[in-house]
Amino acid sequence: MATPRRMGSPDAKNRAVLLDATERLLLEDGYAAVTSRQVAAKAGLKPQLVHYYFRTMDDLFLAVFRRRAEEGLAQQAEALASDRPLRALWEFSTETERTAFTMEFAALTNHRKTIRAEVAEYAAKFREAQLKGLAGVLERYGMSSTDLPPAVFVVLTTALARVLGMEDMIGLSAGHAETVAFVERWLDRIEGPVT
Amino acid sequence: MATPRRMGSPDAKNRAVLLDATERLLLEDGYAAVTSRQVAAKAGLKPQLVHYYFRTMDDLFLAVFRRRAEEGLAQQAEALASDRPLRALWEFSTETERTAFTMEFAALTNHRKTIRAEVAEYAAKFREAQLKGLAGVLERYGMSSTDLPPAVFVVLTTALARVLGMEDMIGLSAGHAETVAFVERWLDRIEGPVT
DNA sequence: GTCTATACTTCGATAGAC
DNA sequence: GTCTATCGAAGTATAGAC
Repeated sequence: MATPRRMGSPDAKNRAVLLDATERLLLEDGYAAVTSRQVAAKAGLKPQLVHYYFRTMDDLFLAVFRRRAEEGLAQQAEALASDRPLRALWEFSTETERTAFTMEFAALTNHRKTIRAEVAEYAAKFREAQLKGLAGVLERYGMSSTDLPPAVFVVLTTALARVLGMEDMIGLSAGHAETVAFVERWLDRIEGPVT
Repeated sequence: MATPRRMGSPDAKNRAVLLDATERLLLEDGYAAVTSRQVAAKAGLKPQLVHYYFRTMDDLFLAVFRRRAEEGLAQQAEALASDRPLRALWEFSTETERTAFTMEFAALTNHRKTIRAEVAEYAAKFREAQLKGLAGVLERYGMSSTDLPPAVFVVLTTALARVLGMEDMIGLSAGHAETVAFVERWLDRIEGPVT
C-alpha cells in the first residue's frame, strides 16, 4: 500500500537547504509562492529534488511548520520561566517574523486539511503551556482570577499581539502606538519597568 | 496604452453570477481555490468568461472585496448609531463569515501588491469610523479616556473578535468560552443586559 | 543514496468567432 | 455585446538514470 518510491535521507544537506528556502519564500512572498519550482529556484536546485526529499508539497509545508513550532514551544517555555514572564511572553508573541509565519499557516489551514490538523494541535499546545505557566504567575501578582481569569488574560494578549502584527503587515497602524503604550504601562505597573 | 480587448458590461447577469461564485469559493475553500476554472465551474459557466468580465484574477478579487467592504462599512455605521453601540459593534465584528472573509483577504495581501493597497485603505476606513463613532460613546458611559483611550479600546475589541473567529476556523477553542463570557459580562455592565 | 528526464494537469490570458 | 478555441507558462508528481 505504501508508496514504493525512493526518498532522500532526513539529514542530507540539500534537504535542509530546501527547508530554509521554503521558509524564506513563505515569509517573503506568502504560501502561494511556495511551489516546487520556486522553492528549487531559491535553493539553487532542480524542482524535482523537492519531491525527492518531500513526497508532496504538503509534506514540505508540514516539515517547515514542525521545525518552527517545536522551536517556538521551547522559546515560549523559556519566556514563561523567566523572572518577568508577562513581559517576556509579550515580547515573544510580538516578534514580527513569528506573526508572519503563524498567519501564513493559519491561512493555509483553510484548504489543506492535513495541515489544519497539525496547526490546530500545536496551537492548542502553545495555549495550554501559556495557561499552565501564567495561572500561578497571575496569582502571585495578586490579580484576582474572578475579575480577569487567566484563560481570558491569555486569549486577550495573544489576540492583541497577533492582530497588531497582522495589521503592521498590511500597513494599517491607526491606534497601534496608543495600544502598545497601554500594554507597556501595564507591564511596568505589574512587573516593574525594564532595567 | 490601454488594453484594446473587449470586456463585458458591468451589469450583465453573468458578471454577478461570477462574483457570487467567487465569494462562495473564497469562503468555502480559501483564496487559492479561486482560479478561473473553479470559479466558472461553480458558476456553471466557461472559464474564459471570467476573463471577459474581469480582465485579470486580481480584478475579480478586487471586485468581490469592494462589494463586501462597502456593505460592511454601511452595516458598521448602523451598528455604531444603534442605542447599544458597543454590543452592536461586538456582534458585527464577531460574525463568523465576516471574519473568514477578512482573513482570506489579509492573507492575499502578502503576495498581491495591488490588493494590499485596497485592503489597507478599507481597513483604515473601518477603524477611523469606529474611532469617530466610539469616542463620544465611551465618554458618555463615563469611561475615562486616560485609563483606556478609545483607540486602545477599538484595537482591543477588534483584535479579540478577529482572533476568536480565526481560532474557531482552525478548531482551537481553549479559553474561548471564558473570554466570550467575560466580554458579555462587561457589555451587560456598561450597556445593560440584552432584553 | 542522489538526482534528472519526462508525463500529465491546471493555470491565466488572448484572439477571434458568433 | 457575448462567448469559445486555443496558447504558452507553471504546477505536481513519477519512473528511471547515474
